[in-house]
Amino acid sequence: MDVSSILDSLNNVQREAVSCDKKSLLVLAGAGSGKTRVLVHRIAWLVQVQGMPASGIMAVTFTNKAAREMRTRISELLHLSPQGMWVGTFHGIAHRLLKAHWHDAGLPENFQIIDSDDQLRMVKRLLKEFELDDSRWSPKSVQWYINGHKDEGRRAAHVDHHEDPYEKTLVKLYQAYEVACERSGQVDFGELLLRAHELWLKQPAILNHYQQRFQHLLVDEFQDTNTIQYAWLRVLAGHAIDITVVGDDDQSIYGWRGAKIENIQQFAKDFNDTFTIKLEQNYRSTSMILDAANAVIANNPERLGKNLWTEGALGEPISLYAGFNEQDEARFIVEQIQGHVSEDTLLSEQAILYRSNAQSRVIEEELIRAGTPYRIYGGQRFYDRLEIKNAVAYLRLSHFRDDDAAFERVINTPTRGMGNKTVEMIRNRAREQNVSLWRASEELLSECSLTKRASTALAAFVELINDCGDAAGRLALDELTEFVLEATDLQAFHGKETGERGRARVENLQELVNATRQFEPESDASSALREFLDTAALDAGDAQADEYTDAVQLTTLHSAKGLEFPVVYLAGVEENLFPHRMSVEEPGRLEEERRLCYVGITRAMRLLYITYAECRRWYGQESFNTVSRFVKEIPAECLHEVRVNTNISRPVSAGRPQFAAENETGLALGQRVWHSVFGEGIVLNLEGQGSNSRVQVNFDDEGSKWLVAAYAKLESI
DNA sequence: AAGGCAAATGTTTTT
DNA sequence: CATTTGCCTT
Repeated sequence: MDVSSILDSLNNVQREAVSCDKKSLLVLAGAGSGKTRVLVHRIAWLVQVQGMPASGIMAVTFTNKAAREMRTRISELLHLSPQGMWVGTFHGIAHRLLKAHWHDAGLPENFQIIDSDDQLRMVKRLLKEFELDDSRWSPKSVQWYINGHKDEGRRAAHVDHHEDPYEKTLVKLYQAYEVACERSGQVDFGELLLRAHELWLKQPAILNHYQQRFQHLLVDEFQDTNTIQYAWLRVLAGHAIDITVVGDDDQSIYGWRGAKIENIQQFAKDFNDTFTIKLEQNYRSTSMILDAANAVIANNPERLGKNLWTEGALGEPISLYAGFNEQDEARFIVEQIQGHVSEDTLLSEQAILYRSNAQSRVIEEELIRAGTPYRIYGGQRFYDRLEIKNAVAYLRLSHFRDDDAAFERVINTPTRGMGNKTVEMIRNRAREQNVSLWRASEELLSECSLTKRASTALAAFVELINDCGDAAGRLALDELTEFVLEATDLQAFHGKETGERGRARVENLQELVNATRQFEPESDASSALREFLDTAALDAGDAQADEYTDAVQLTTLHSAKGLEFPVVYLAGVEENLFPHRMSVEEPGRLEEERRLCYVGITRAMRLLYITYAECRRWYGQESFNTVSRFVKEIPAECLHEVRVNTNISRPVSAGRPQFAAENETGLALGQRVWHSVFGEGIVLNLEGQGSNSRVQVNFDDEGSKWLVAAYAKLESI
């Protein structure tokens, strides 16, 4: 067996990790140390050198994106598709298990996954049912409470409320929520994990089956596992299955969501024959950047301890800029970006990272003013959009009538002349008879117990869904989607929404049709709908389109984890914002903020800028902040303070800006144009390709509008 | 059932 | 400050 292709490209420590033959391996992989590489090569090692069947391997990640990347890289390295191998997210794998063993897991065969939106609706309904004042019992906090316990692996029956009346009510709500989910066959994200864990505990035969099947488990981003995920892994691995976990305690930034950094330390105690390997050689950043990162993170107590180093260049010191306000800060960043562009750095090689989403606004405005294209990474996800959820809900109902969450969502969307009280009647009936909302509707209709108007409307709805269901039987997935959009009037409904938003919604719906067209079912076309719905439930459908246009990347520090950029700007690095004021008090949270800072610094390959604003308008209030304590933790020799007044204010681009994006419409950002109806204006944004391409113009007299480039007949001035 | 208005609310978000 | 929400009005 030629192992050279597996080991050649690795350093000594990586090789050791890849070929380690201990039962339990913990790889502490620093930022940029090649952890995915180690994971993928280890799988190749197990299969090609140790002769393990691919079906004996399970690789678990947190995001669908990571799972996809791993699958791609495995097939590239092994020169074959990872057939039989289980590569997926915790939730995806749990879902797969529950689908296969629904009966043993105590679920109905057609159980439905609900997202946090559906979950919130359900909580709101329960609050109303219990007649609780939702100012004292905010739906969000109840949802938070429920999910928090699920993350810890606790059902309502296990929660200790300490006889505290407030908490007693919360437990009561949690219990009612469990009952409601149970009755309607709905499963939230936390429930997937909880059930999968219970499946192991309650069905030893099934557990045994998988313990026979799998010979090696691999877990990515191990520092992000929560209690229930860890417990699930531990039971599955038992004493039989070998396990490799890869993580970095210094990059644990999801503690507030239940992730338990302690799981890394716990690993050595709970698993047999453990061995730890530290990957500390960094292939990403200059040593200047690494020195800064190391110095900052060194302030955290209770680290497992790691020091990143590189054989690469020393690099430039980090530039620190103090803006006098957030506009000035943004202006500085945009200026630097353009400066780098003229020195042959692409826009897409530069990223602006910030602590909270609200910061992006000012930066965006400045980028627009300078005519610099940008792309926001993360943020609103495709399948989270209202219009997409509505469309998907119709698809779900046409596939499976008893999907109550979908029913709730679209029963009156678009409005069809049914008041709240009709819907309430349906709910009551469903609860009394212990049937789905759909069944309840049918019963009410056949009994003629509704008013004329309500029953006509409800009958029309039932017929509509049945029509869609028929269509599902005879049409391809994309044709079905088009049919549904048309028949339900959704497209028109969303198109009617005010101005620009309506247009964007219609466009997204078209994008959904596209997505269904491109969707490739794993088995055959007949299960395409079912498979697509599963994907939509568990995969947020990460960004598509305009990945081709060269644009500055904007993202929160959290979403930046795992990414890298030649030039990075950390914006708003000031006290109260970063570390966030909410985080300084609670124990342990400041450390997490510091890790977030470490994540931010280590995203940079070549150049790093840190900026802050001495004065910032925040929620309408002016606030004066000092530079973040984290900056003070960076050694002085790594920092270079950029003087004020180096920025000469440039004239606002008249004519063609230097760094404008252009597409085939021949229009460029910042360009002045003329429209036969709206008059003169300036191009703010460009979107889409070909006949779909749209352009946002801020007209001098009419304000900002989105226009379809093909029809707008814009003339440049 | 839609539009208008006041009030609430505002870290981070893998699934 | 600015956006979203819910309540109230027609």
